[in-house]
Amino acid sequence: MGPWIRIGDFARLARTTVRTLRHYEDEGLLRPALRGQSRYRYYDAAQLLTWQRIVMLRELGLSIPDIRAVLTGGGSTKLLRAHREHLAETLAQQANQLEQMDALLREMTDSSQSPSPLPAMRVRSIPATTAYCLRAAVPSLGLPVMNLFETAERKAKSIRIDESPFLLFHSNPETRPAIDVEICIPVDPASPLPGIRLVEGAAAAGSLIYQGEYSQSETLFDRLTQWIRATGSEPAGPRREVYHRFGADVNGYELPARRLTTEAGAYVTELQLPFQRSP
Amino acid sequence: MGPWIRIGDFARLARTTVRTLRHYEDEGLLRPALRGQSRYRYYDAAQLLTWQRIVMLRELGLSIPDIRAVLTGGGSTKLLRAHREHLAETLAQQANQLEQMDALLREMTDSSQSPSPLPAMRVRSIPATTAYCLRAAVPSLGLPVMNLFETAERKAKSIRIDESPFLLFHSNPETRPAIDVEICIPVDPASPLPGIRLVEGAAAAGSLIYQGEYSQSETLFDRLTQWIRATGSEPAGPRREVYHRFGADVNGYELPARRLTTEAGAYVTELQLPFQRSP
DNA sequence: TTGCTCCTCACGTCACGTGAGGTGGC
DNA sequence: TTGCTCCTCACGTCACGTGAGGTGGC
Repeated sequence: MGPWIRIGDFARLARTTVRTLRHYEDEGLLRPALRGQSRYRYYDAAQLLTWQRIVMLRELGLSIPDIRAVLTGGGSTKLLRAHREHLAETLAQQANQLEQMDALLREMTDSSQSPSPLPAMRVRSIPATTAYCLRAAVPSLGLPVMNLFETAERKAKSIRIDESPFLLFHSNPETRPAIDVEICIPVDPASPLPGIRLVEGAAAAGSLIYQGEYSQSETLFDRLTQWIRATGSEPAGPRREVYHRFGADVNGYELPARRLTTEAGAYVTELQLPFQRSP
Repeated sequence: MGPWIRIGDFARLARTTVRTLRHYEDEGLLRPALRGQSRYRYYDAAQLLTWQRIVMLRELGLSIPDIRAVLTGGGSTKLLRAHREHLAETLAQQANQLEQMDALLREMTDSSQSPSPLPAMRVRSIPATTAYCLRAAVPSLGLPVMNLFETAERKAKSIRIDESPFLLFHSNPETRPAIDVEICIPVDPASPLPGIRLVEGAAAAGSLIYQGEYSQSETLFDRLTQWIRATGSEPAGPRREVYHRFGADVNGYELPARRLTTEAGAYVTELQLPFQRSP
């Protein structure tokens, strides 16, 4: 055969770099047709066919081991089909990223403040949690809820685990103007105790963490709702308020948890709002 | 402040790993609120706010330096907007990859052979080339084209560069049944010579390399055309045949090029078909 | 013979994962 | 006091890019 093509010329023909050709040789993808006594690599024009196949597969996003497998795999489409699914998945994720980015830019542009503070809304999943729960209709969110927490923490004391307690807002028109809430104290799922239940999670929820007094919750929940609607989704499932750092300013509140403060300005609270794609 | 949260607990709260928290400290993204005489890192629940912002930006695909810039950037959206464009670009590329992958799988499934050989069709761009060109209507693709090549190579000899010569098929109904072809010999663009012109490139073209006699071209061009149509595009611009390794089996053919063979079975030819999205 | 191309290491990339080997806090 | 958690290196990842320093072919 021949005449032989030196690596530089072959690289120009193939519109790639010398380094890449050497790398693919190391990886066993494209061995030069001739390596004689001199250590020079000599290629053959027919190797452009193999080269073309390699580039095609690389442009489809396959890794080098996968390309090797496909080239020597005798026409099986199994690996290619698996990779197709992978591509479809990442494509959907990318589309989501773009949507989130647009929502963020809208938030920052629409904000009345300038320069607007960077919001911290994001999408997360919520795992299911085993918790000691107390559900009740309360007239307001202040002291009555505090009392429920106190009771619940005391009951769950022996099997409590170090996760943040939270509050579920069950929207229940029948109890209005009272508010239908459920206090949840995470506990060890292995220890049975009356009042324990598995609180279901959510595949996707808007999440927002803020610092300070609870009076902000109302406004922030509204912004969270708007933000979710703006990305083409609808709230689905009860709102949650998760207390990452909270107060012990009621007399007699026996708190086993370790993240406490006495100043309301230091509270750290997470708002969560499960959602689903709008139909 | 306090009470202090140790790195393991903070990692669980933030649903991340200890390693990631240490890494972000190294990168200056999230410094522990306290590092005293002991080398332990102690965090503060309020740092969940910063953490939330970091995760949000990371989930949008920003690099660590970019996240740092956005966090300290005082609410400027410039970097975010730039990244948005980047996301949109890669999204379009991914969509293309998926389309190509589906086309490939169709090809392999529809193929009459089994196991089907891996085709080597792919999309590439064609750069513009300065070439010495000879256009003519020929009755057939055999000897007349050979003669044209011989003439052209001789004329371009002094300024020829080491790139593959090619043939353009201008579809011209007026010349039928003759074929309107143009022979192109790549030359140094700096050297003027009558007959030289800039042959325009193509942003996107289907490309297929094959080995052997030219009689295969017809069939392969058809497959290339089908493949392009199947991905929702239409041929746009003249077909090309690029001769990477070719013959010198006509007497008197003076060939300056270095990639020659005497066996037709060793010819290496690339078919190119520019295309555009169907309207 | 002069250059130009070629050669072989070997480090760098990016955001962490994963040990190795050791010490301090509840 | 025993463990459990914490600590600091430091290598590995993936597909090459980019020198460094040196030798052989037209």
